Amino acid sequence: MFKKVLVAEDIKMINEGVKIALTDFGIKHIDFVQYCDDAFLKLKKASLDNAAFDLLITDLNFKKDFRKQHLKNGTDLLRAIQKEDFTIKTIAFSIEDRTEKVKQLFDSYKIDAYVCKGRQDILDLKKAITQVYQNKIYLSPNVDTALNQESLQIQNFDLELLMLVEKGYSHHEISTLLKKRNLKPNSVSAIEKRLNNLKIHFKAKNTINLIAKAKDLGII
Amino acid sequence: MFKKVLVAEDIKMINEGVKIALTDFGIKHIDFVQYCDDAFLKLKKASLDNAAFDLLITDLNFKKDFRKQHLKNGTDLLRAIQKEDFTIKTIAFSIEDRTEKVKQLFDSYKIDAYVCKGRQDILDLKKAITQVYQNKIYLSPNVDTALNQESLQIQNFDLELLMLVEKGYSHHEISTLLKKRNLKPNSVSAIEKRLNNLKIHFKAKNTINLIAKAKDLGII
DNA sequence: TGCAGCCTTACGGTTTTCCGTAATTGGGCA
DNA sequence: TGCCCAATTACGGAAAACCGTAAGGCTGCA
Repeated sequence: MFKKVLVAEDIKMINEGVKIALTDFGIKHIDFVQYCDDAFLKLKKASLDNAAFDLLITDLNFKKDFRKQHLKNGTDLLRAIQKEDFTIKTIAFSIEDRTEKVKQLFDSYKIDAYVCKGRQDILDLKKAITQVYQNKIYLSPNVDTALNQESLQIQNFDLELLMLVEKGYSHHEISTLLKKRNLKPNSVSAIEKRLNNLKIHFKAKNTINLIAKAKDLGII
Repeated sequence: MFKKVLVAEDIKMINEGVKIALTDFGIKHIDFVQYCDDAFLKLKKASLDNAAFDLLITDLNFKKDFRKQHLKNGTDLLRAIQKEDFTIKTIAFSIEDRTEKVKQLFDSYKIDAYVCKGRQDILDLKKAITQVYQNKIYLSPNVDTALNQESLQIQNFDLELLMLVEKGYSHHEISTLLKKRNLKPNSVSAIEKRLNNLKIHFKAKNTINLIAKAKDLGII
């Protein structure tokens, strides 16, 4: 069974529940953090010390407070982890039950399991841990259709683009920003084409409607 | 201290945390329910049996599932309780931290405390229980301005407008729609002027950013 | 090497949005 | 009635978004 587990979750109450699930497996080394930046630093440090964590259980939504955070939510954390090339297994654990979002996490961030907070969550989390330990993936029953449903593969580029559009940048500004970051494609044309495809996919009337739908679906 | 407490909360994990907080007070009679309809029935029955509960701790958001519910969320439950004239004390316990909503609960449903799920929630819930037992009200620190603060006035027209824009209608289409409904103002100019004011108010870069912010704030 | 196919970029015309200015309307009031 | 003020509407030029077409560039393959 997993030896060293990190739990990133800002709700104290829920940490109590997670503790119960983990100790039932006899896992003794459990670290709890309430901020994503702390989570990342702990993982990084453990890795450098040759004492890496072998499982991360992370919430997706974290409350903002006075502590300014670089990684603002679980998605940011998972993205950062992927860039680092840790060998750690990851379980996302959230109230979120929109399948688009769940699919995105598996596709883009290679999570190993998705557990939905809810009436069965302690049981689900235990199942997830068991499966992930056997190198399988796991999804809570209420979102288990997420991976079957065929949908346009939403690339990281698309997400990046949608987030820039959401922030109010013009196509031209976005093009400039992408060039600065050496990301391709970065022409205004390419941006418009991608946005068009996304509009078709989400059946959006215009860009405003596209952003609204993307937010409703939780993909940005 | 309270003798008989009912907890309405659908997330199993959180129930574990609440259990910890309550047993620390030596409260022995704690009932847990995962649906609002069940909560109401339990309260009703206990009252008729002359063994009423003296405290309710309820979440606001409950997940929908196959069980069809009459009371769909905590707000519905609190409303139902108020109509019944129970003498029970009530603590709302939610992830929600928008002061507008919190204020509404105190004003309309006469709750005794509002506790925010988060980094301090076990401590906060304990404080709330202590205060409420002494017939005081309590709010978690991060929403304690809810009752003082006058919230800004956003007209119904503005909401209507934002929702039409969100749906992807052009200014011209919105103008036509408003005319059909005999709502004024309805000119393209007026629409643009209102949107401009909203953009200034919400510090939005453009209309897309405005809609994104309005959605983030939960006003549409 | 040469070609096909796909992705990316460039460009121009049309539509929509943006924004300032000016005209019009309607209500309150002497 | 006549005037003022504020809200609403109209309009026009500039900017941005939208959309189709065409050119450029890269990769795989014969």
